[in-house]
Amino acid sequence: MPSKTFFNLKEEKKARIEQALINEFSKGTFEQASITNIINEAKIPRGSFYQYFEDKKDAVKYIIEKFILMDYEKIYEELKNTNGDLFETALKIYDYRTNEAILNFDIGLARNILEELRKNNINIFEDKEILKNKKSLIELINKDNLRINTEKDLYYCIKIITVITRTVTMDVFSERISKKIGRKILEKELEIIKTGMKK
Amino acid sequence: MPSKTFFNLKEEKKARIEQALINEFSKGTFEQASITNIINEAKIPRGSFYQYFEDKKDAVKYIIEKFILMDYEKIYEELKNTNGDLFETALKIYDYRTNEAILNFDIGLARNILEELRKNNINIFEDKEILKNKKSLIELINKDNLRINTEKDLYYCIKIITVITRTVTMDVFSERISKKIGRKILEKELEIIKTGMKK
DNA sequence: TTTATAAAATGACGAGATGTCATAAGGAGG
DNA sequence: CCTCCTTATGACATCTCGTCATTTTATAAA
Repeated sequence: MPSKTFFNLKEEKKARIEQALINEFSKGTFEQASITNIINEAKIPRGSFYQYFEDKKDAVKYIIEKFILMDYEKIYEELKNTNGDLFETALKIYDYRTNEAILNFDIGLARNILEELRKNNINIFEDKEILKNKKSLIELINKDNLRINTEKDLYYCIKIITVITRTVTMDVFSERISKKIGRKILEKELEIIKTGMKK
Repeated sequence: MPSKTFFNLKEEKKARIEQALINEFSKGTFEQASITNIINEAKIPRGSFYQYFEDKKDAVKYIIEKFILMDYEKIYEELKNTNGDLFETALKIYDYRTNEAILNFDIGLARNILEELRKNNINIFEDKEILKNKKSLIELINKDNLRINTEKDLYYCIKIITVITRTVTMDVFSERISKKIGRKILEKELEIIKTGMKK
């Protein structure tokens, strides 16, 4: 977590640093991001960076958590909107990530964030660390008595849909496929797991 | 690809370098792997490394491709053994990766290899680059007239099963879950996508 | 055997990265 | 004006990677 000093900073300076982080982390992978570039762009001395953040990971995590929370809020909102339809929700989340989300976060950063989510197996349905004072989605689903449209074990269904949706989204972010193609693939895949593969 | 010079090396020296690569790439992520460590362990000068390999990526790719080919051969073998049963095959591949495969490749390397596969979206069912003179699995399935046990679009079925199986395997390799738990999860997930999620 | 040519080996070096630390500068309160 | 606590600062040690001019070894020719 960033230091108290960082949070005490004047808004303007804090914003400058955040923007520099976003820009640098959008350019490439986490490993490629250069602290030197960040401090140059933010116009802060090297020592200050290390007074604000433990290291690069700490800095980047600060940005990432914002995205994760946005994603989390969106998923829950969509689950309610669709009356607990996991498949509709997955498509809505795909649309959200590939359209709205990248209005707030550069596509490069969005890609790296999803990458980080996957790498650390951060599951927004259960991750306590990131969601701290939030409930897990399954807890919320139970609390709100949403009737999810499956008779199978909800935990595994969510796990499967999550990984499928994330994989397609990553393919789009990595520019291996277009947004349009990605959506078609996702629709197709969701249809298959909805009705089952077996003859 | 490694240089001609590398392939001309005496077996003993080549083996020493390969082992150093495997050891170093097993310790952490690709980015963490240090060329300095590799050349120290292999007891070759820095300049030689760069005479053999373009860069770290080139060196590591050389090792990775062996694993990919092993994996590929195994998948096709199992598809034939099970008479085209995608679900049985997925479980067999899981067993193979978590048992036999890591007899040949340290678990750390196996993890990084799978990671690399995913990151670059290397799909052994279609990747031409890696498989060069091999046919894609779908081509082989058609050639051998294997009757796959699904009525849905084979391409998407394979894609789904691949990503599910890989995800669970990665969780095991990353020691987030045990081999035993991983298998139970995979069984459960395969059962769900086999029969479908919908009521 | 000697010479000429090509292939391989070598490690010092430039450029650039991260993280540390001793010191300087601000600001609030007495 | 002095004191104490917080914040700012950039030079530095230490580690990378990738290059390259030079030396060594191997091969072929004379």
